[in-house]
Amino acid sequence: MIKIAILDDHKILSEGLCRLITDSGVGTVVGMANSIAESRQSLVFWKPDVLLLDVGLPEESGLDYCREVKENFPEIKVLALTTHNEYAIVRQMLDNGASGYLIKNAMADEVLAGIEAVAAGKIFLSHEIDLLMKRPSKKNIWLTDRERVLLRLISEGLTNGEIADQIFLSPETIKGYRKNLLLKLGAKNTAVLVKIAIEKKLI
Amino acid sequence: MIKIAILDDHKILSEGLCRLITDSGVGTVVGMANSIAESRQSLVFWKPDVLLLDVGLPEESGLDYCREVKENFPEIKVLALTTHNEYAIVRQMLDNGASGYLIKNAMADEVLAGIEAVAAGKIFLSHEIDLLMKRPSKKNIWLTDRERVLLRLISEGLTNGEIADQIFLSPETIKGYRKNLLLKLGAKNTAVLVKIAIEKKLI
DNA sequence: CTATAATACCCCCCAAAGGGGGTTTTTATT
DNA sequence: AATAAAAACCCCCTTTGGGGGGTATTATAG
Repeated sequence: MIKIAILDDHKILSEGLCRLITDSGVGTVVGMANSIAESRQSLVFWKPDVLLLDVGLPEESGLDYCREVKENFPEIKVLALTTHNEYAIVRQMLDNGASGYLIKNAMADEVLAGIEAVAAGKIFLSHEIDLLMKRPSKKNIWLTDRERVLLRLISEGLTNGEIADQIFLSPETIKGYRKNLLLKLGAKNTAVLVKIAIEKKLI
Repeated sequence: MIKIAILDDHKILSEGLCRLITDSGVGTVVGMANSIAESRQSLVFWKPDVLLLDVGLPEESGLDYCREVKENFPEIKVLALTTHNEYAIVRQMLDNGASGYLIKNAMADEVLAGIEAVAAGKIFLSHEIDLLMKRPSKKNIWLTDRERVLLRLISEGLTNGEIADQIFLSPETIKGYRKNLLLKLGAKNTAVLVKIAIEKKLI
């Protein structure tokens, strides 16, 4: 019997999930949490095989929590459950040790299949996500660490000079990065750059 | 017996909701749709008393669909069900004829209470939302129609000149609006303006 | 050992944005 | 009829951004 824990702030959804899993007989739900703090306290006691983790949690990033869980409990398989179907998010999630990625508009049977697959040590991706990851598209933007930092600072409204002061680089360098970001994301100017950055969950 | 229809693209959630409603005995689920298109076809036959409507649908805006439903079937009470707890969204939803607004992290009993309340002709807001609407805060930004149009065009990267051409106004006028938007939203420059606009769901 | 990518840097030039100050007209609302 | 809010408009001046070029120094993977 697969032991499953659920971490999602949408109580309606987690309750639905719980019923679904229980009714299907695929596994048993050993715990449910509505926040990362709650999960952090209880996970040791629950000892689940699989953790269903919502990436879009409000307070803290589910992304970071995934890494945390894998560091402390490498044996727990993390199955991401989320609304986002953006390349950058999926990529980061898998890099952080997740075993699978389900989008919330998946059908019930896909959820169950996902749980069984990751419990068996496999990697499982929702069909839609699988396509997204396999198709090497220009839309699958991937930035370097530096670029991501710059993007964040730009989106916070800092000017080249201010950014330069903050990370101890020349304003000219910042300018160079800015130009490169515009090019990479195909943005006409800063306004669109910020919009795309948020849409693609790059910041 | 209250007849309920559900429109939400998150199948897991709608299934959970359906079970919840059925089990509670509050009402009967007469139909479920995953997309606006689907709902548009079936709503006439379902004739629900209450429509649970996800505002955050991918293709079309749930906001617009709410108005559409109220125009065609004024007797159907629309109960918005969503992740957003932004003033602007709630405000628009109520303006478009919704009878209530539930956030997805509400507890199960709040959902049932909401359904019963709107079916009885009352206005129902999740506790959190109720507080948000009552507290007249500087954070509850409300823009004029013109300002919202300008904000959208700015976020699409158009310059003052380009906007002027597109909506047949003087570039100086656009400049004035831009300055005013920066002031209203407390943004230092266009980058932050776009970020705030997206965060507060103003565009 | 040698590509390739990432990082950091520089110049010129002009267009666009942002800060400061205004005015007028139209359209609701009292 | 009076008021207020929205909409449209204008000028001056400075800072910042964006287009076009370019180079040097690390890493790191093949």
